[in-house]
Amino acid sequence: MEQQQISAYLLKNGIRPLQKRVKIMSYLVSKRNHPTVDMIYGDLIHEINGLSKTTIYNVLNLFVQSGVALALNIEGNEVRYDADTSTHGHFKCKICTGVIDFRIRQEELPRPTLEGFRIDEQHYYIKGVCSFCANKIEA
Amino acid sequence: MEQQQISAYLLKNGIRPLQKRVKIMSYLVSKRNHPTVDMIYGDLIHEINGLSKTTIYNVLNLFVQSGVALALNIEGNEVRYDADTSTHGHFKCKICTGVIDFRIRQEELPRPTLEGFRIDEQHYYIKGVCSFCANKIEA
DNA sequence: GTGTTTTTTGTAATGATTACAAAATTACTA
DNA sequence: TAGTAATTTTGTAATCATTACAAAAAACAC
Repeated sequence: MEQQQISAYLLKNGIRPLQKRVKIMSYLVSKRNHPTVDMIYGDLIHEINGLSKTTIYNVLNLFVQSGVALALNIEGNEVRYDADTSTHGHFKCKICTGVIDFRIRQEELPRPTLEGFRIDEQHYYIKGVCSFCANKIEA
Repeated sequence: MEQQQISAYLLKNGIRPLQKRVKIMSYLVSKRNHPTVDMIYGDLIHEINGLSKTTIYNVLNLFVQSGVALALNIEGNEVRYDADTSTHGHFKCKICTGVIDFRIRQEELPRPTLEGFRIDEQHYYIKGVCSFCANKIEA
């Protein structure tokens, strides 16, 4: 996605498309690696002059509140961010620590009987060992 | 569950049933309120003489490693603990911050096609507003 | 009981996140 | 286009949860 499209997308969701916001969203969308704040900072510090980690926190919090990003809480000591807000699950490998998406359709997720409850977000994640790391262990 | 049963349960899972461990597990099992470390500490400090918060961290980490408790990561800034290790989902209310269980059968959870992956844990949680808080908002 | 191992404790260290006020940027208007 | 007001970013300091670590206490073995 180009910067123009990202700007329009942010604007449509009530976010003024300022330079750093666009770059951060652009990073999330192109990388799709469910980064932590530190990963984003480490990568973008070279690209954006005078970027502060506080800004990344500010912008990501804004993104989550505005619904253009999800905060993933898989491990207690790290929050990861995902610009894909459609229904999907996450797998976290205990060995390489990477997080990957897996497709699930909305209808596949069990709909518990929660009478009178308002459901805002559904999260489904799996922990284990990915195939790449599993092969390395065997070998 | 009585202390005797808890002791036997811990022992069966390779955990020496020391006094404080039994009391902490007993608390988890009887309350079923998915407490944070602070909640446990606040409640048990009156009951157990000279209890340290570090001990609670130690014991809970041991419980999770031994498989007699789950660490729930629903919100990025808090870890909650659950002595119910069977398959079930969690609902967190944004208003009252409470976490409640909902029943789901293992077979209901979608099984994504993750060829060669080893699955250790499956987590499904929902965020929203519980019926009690929803009623209060309406009124 | 005495000595050894394990557990608990308490303080200090760490690491992620937020608060806050100053500086910089952006938007608005004449 | 310059000046002004509002918003955003920055950087440091504060906060909060969690872990490290060594000493004290408890549990265990003989």
